[in-house]
Amino acid sequence: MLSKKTKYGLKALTYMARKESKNPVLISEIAEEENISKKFLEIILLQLKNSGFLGSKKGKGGGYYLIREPKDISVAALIRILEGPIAMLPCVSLNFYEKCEDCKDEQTCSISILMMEVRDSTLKILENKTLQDLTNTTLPHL
Amino acid sequence: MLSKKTKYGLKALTYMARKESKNPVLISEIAEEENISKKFLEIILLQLKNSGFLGSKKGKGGGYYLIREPKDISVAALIRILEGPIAMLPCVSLNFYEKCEDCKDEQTCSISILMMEVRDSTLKILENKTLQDLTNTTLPHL
DNA sequence: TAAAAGCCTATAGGTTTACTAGACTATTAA
DNA sequence: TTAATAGTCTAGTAAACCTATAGGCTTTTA
Repeated sequence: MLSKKTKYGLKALTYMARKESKNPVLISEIAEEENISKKFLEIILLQLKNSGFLGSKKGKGGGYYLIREPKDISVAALIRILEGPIAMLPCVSLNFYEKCEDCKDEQTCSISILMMEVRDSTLKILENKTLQDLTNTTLPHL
Repeated sequence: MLSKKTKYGLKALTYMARKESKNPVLISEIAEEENISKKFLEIILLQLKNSGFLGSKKGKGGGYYLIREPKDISVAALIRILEGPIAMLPCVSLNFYEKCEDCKDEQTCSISILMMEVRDSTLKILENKTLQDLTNTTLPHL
């Protein structure tokens, strides 16, 4: 399951991507529109800024803005920043791999082989879906 | 990510399914062979028993045994018992649905639509994979 | 009847989640 | 120049969840 942090992050970015203008968007505006605790959203947007997805402007007329084009930001990348691994087990994670301590042989562990299959099918979707796609209300079926 | 509980549960059941005979298997045997804390495994196997997957026999010569045929137990069913929802968001879970509190309209929420897609592709794999399949060291590619 | 083996209750440290409070700093419009 | 605005940083926290561990109880069978 995704944490609320990740869900809120995706919602906030989608909200920003939907805006026509590139003017900075207020945290408080996003928080209100998307029903997210403002203080919690602060933490999330700050993390996205430190990860290179958002820029910010302080003072009056300030706010957060997208640095990259929505079509160049995959949902998988966002989930990895906000949530961490996408795989169901650390021993099959591509970006957050950890050795399986109890396993005798990871190469022949049928569970990890299965979880690789799940990982690949999930990634196939999430790597190819961008923030641009999320701005549309209805998604085209593959 | 799957919890260790789920991973251990799958490992233990796979171990049992691999046994030729239908004689009860000792918790301590599974714990030792699969490198799982015995006390933790007790809790897990008890839960699987209460869910109707395992039977048990007390006393000398006792242990746990599979009630159903390995080919009739899907991995998805086991994960739902041990872990809970398979979907990435409560609002797209088939078996553990919860309303999205912050969402204005779940029907047109692009994030939930995306997560439905992920859910379906994951379920396609997990529903069709059984304990029988896990007893093989190498899985056939779809 | 004693050993074996599962069953039950309780506990406990650690981590994560989902926030909240409050002060600080930078920016800009008036 | 200053007041208002808006992001930034530090801290803390209650509750839930995870991953066990301890110890005694009950049932069964050799």
